[in-house]
Amino acid sequence: MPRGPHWFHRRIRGYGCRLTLPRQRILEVLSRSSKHLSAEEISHRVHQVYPAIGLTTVYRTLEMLISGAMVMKFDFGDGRTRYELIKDQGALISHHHLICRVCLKIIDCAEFTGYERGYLESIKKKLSKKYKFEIREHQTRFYGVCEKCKKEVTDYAKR
Amino acid sequence: MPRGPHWFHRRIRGYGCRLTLPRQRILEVLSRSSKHLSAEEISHRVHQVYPAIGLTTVYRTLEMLISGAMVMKFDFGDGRTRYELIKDQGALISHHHLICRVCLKIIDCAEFTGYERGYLESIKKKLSKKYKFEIREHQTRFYGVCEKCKKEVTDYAKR
DNA sequence: ATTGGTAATGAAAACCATTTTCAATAAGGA
DNA sequence: TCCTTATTGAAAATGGTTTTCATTACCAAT
Ligand SMILES: [Mn+2]
Ligand SMILES: [Mn+2]
Ligand SMILES: [Zn+2]
Ligand SMILES: [Zn+2]
Repeated sequence: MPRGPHWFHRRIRGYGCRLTLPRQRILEVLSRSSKHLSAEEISHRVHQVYPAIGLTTVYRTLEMLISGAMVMKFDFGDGRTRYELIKDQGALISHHHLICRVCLKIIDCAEFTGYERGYLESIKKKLSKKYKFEIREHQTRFYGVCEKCKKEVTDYAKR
Repeated sequence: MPRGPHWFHRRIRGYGCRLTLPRQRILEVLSRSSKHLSAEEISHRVHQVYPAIGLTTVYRTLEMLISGAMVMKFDFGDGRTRYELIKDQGALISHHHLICRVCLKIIDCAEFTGYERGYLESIKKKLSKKYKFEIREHQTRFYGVCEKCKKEVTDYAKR
């Protein structure tokens, strides 16, 4: 997969879509920003460099990027959908998160792919056979309490 | 955990909540129905035996049951939140789904808990240490194509 | 370069699941 | 039975996302 600057240009054209200014700006924001942005956050950031952008266009562009497997969509339960640029193919196949129940912070964790592989292949094989279900991707969510929130609870208990 | 009929009565009272008719009816629907119902589906089913029920009450009751760890809430991306009664404690700690990308059907899979345990304990320990994150529960989603939809695609290709 | 067909855009309105408001009701301790 | 107050249901509000539609601007063909 080509990873140079503006690698997504040819990608978009390859899907038969037009390479417009709004789309370029949105992709730039996605590739530069921290992860798991909402449509409104993306719109706000793009607005600083391209004020004419409409929130509608952000939503539409994101859907196009999703159908082109360039962006993933998540709902972590805070009332807004969140989006993340796919940096490498592996992230599309397996993508995992730590989610803090207190502050709703999301931590990406991609590291355990090595050990994971054997385990998951076995599980997938088992499930595929049992349910005759063709598994394409998977993601695990670990819910709990992040370091900061744990500390705050401790501090509170001390008073 | 007590599992007799109406085991949830004492459970609700135990949380200092009143045991009302709407709440009993909602719990009966949840315990009898198929899984992953939306608020509206629950409201509709309760309505058949208790017509006065309001959708608002369904939402409020579900939130109460969630805070009492009797119900789990999921968002599979079809525009409505889905709810499921927790039948056993294990389901709360680890809960897994097969999700069809074509028809959005959800299949519960709880079976691989035995093998899973060793793998996941190791992963959890690793992640907890690395991110100083206290993991309470986890859930895995396997996305793909279900048996029925696979068949339909094949049939379509044959024509 | 210029042109023309049409995909893409943005403002406004519509949509719709969920939440809030508030007066009426009923659970359950005294 | 009485009384306090948690709970309820209808209606209205909320807010993220989608639809509508007239305008704009890609870009392939000229
Ligand atoms: Mn992520
Ligand atoms: Mn389930
Ligand atoms: Zn936190
Ligand atoms: Zn299917």
